[in-house]
Amino acid sequence: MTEQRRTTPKTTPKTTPKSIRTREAIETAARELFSSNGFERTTVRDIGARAGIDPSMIIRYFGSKDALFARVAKPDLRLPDLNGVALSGIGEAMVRHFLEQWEGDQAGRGLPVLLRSAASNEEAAERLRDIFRVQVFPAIARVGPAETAVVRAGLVASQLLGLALARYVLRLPPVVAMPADIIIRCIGETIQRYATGQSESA
Amino acid sequence: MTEQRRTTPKTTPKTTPKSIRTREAIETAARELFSSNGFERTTVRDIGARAGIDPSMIIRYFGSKDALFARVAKPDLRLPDLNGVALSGIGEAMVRHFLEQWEGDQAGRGLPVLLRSAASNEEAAERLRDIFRVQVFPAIARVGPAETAVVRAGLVASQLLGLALARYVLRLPPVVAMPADIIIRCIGETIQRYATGQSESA
DNA sequence: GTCTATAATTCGATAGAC
DNA sequence: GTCTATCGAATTATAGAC
Repeated sequence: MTEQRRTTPKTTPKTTPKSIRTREAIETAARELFSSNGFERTTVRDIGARAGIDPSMIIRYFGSKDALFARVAKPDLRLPDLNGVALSGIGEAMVRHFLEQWEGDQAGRGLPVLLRSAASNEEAAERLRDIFRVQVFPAIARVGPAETAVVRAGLVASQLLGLALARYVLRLPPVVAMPADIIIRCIGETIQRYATGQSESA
Repeated sequence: MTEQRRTTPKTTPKTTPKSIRTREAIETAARELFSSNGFERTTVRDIGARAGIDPSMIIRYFGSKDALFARVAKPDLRLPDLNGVALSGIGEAMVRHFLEQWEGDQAGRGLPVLLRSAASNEEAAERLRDIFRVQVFPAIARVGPAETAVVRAGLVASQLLGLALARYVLRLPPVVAMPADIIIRCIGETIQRYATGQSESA
């Protein structure tokens, strides 16, 4: 029988320079594909092809397709400190922040990745609910009456999610074509009203 | 060789009473499953099981899973005639209309069915863009200055889609728990502003 | 008109050579 | 550390008996 020499034990890849490059290539490709096709329509084979590596490496590095998705679809909204801005400018500040984040270098890293999958994947939807609970709600609670915080946060979420959905996922032509400054002004005004409780909600 | 006697030619099922019942059972089951799970996670087997018929019948009746989806996911927004209501009540009227439609008897027949799939299915997304082009845009164009009609319609779409997404697809707890009258008042005010061009958009 | 059985793909994941 | 080859399960769709 052929003697079996095992120089590299079968473990999780170490953090050698080469491993890191491969791992990052996989994560980048996964983000792009999950973002543009959603979880179900993205196959491990597709990710491997785009990353230029063998599909089996993906399982080796991340264990499973689900684990890779969980690793990649953890957007940090990085909400700005709203205490710093004038109370009257909170709405526009939030919308500007999100537009910059969604269209900047980090594009494909944030909310749209998750949003596309969350519509048909309960696990992704749960992750999205978590994000709004721990990131959006506390921020909104701080800028208005406590007893209406839940409603105010819900209203803000509905408008911001709708903007992201229409502009980046569904790509509705009127919303895609809309200049950033118009969005910031018009939707900012809405967010301002929702967040501070200037609605007739009280 | 065995003689082949063909009493029922291999054609599309006719419109006998029994065929109609089967066809409707398939369509109902498909609407429910596509609506709650999206296109990709809904299998022909699932639809057959829920409809109480054999999965193969679905292909026989509709040709393919895609064709069945196209048949089922054609929501008619049934926008009310906004000419009838006072100009100042347009926003609330629209929101009330959508809430009633989405939560009434026809639930599972309308927008949420398509929305869930459109996030990860380009064909469904295209159908959704069509709906807003031929149903929402004309309605909005009529209630404000023509030169801002595209922007106004886009803003309205972003808020209404966001509401549907948060409440029926992602099921964000604060938005799910929100009473209808609060939604109609708060979001109605926003739609009013968007639709009539009272924003600082000009 | 309905069902059984299965063809034809495609997927995620694994084993093992190098 | 990477790849070839493949398994086992799941899918859509078809063929044919009844």
